[in-house]
Amino acid sequence: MSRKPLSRERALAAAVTLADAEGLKALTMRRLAADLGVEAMSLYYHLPGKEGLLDGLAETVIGEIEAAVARTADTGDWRTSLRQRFLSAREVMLRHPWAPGLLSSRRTIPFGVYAYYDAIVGTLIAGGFSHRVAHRALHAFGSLALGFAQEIFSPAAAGGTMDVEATEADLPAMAEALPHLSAMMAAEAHDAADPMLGWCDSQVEFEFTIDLLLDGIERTGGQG
Amino acid sequence: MSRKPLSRERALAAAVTLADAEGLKALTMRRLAADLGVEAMSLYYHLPGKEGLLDGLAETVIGEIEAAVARTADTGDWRTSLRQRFLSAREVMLRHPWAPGLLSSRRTIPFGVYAYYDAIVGTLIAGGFSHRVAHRALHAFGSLALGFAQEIFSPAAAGGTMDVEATEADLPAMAEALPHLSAMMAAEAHDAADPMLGWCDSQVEFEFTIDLLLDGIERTGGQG
DNA sequence: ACCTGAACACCGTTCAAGT
DNA sequence: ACCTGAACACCGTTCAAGT
Repeated sequence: MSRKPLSRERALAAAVTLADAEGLKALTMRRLAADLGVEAMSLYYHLPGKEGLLDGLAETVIGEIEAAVARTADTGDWRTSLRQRFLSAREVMLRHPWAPGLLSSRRTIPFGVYAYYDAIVGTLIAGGFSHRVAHRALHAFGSLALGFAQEIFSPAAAGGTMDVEATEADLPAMAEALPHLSAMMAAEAHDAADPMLGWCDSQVEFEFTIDLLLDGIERTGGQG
Repeated sequence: MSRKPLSRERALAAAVTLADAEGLKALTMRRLAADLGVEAMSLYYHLPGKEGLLDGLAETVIGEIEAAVARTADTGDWRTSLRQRFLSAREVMLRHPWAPGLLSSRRTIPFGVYAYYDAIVGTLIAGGFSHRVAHRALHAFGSLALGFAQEIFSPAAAGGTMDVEATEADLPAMAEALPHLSAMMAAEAHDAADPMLGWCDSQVEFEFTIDLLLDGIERTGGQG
């Protein structure tokens, strides 16, 4: 089957493929090895255990983001530059729904993440902002800079498949107990198939939040 | 040892205690049972498996937040009302560092979360905002409404203990590779013991981001 | 250098059995 | 009604052994 010898790169690529197809929970050492046509223990020769595998996965994702950012044109404007960057990151996250959960769970931050935020600070400083504003901005951006919003209402990213049967079942009861939320959803009439707030994390809302934050940073007055 | 009979409530309380003390990873069915002076299988009589336990834990945390919010005085002003709410939630999250990770990982949203966001929408509507603005505001707030920011730079919440030895080891090399981040940290001189951005998620930054968002929502003009 | 088999210490969970 | 013991199907991982 697999003529090419096993390697860290081949293992990580297979891990990405597996996670894309079946989620992070399906990514076990034994299963990954099986996908590679090899025994589980062989992986330990190329990777320092499961945690090392996950760290490598995180680095791989950050690398994809950097590559996506590099493909965009540099406008020289800090605002559109950051906006493009965040949207590029988001595209990568949409390709890998497991990535937000993975990045949030890592207790040692991949170096690429530092480099990524370093570039953001560089953009802000070049735009005329103070280090203080840049610092606050980083915190305000949070994970939005990496292309994903909070996952509270988007269970799909949590790992497994997205199941809402239980939620859908008692929607009528919910509507009664949650008057404001129901009224809001009715007024928005977002998407008839949408149970409550699920899957609202669309491009529109992402860009709205980005612009809200960029507006706020701009108004901080650190520029000029 | 334990005279009182086992119950869902007692199991959940013990689970919170265990998670507070040793993190979410230490919370296994067998370990929780041992802490309760009971056999692992006994838990299944009171809880529908591990997932059910975690769902119960999530509900417990939301309940704590609701209780904290209920203890605050209602000012009638939508802005300070939301601000107080978010800060109350944050206090609960600080008591339970594992809670953000738990809430993010749940694929079925606890009902209390819906109720919580329903109250937020109610506050916004009473403040004169449109349903559209309220909807966008919910997305913009994200998990900040539940008292926690993105965990990218705060590994402590990920589950285990916070270890940064590896990161601290090559700080000099990092400083060279990350000029803007280094300059920023030097300028901020946040805390000498702070390695890079870790543990920056202080009260100051949390409130800064909240105010940035509230400012943005206010300026949207949905009020009046 | 690279891969493997058997074994170990853990998981969550089922199921029949105890009281 | 409530709890248990033994057993099963999984994990990640060590370690000595193969080629």
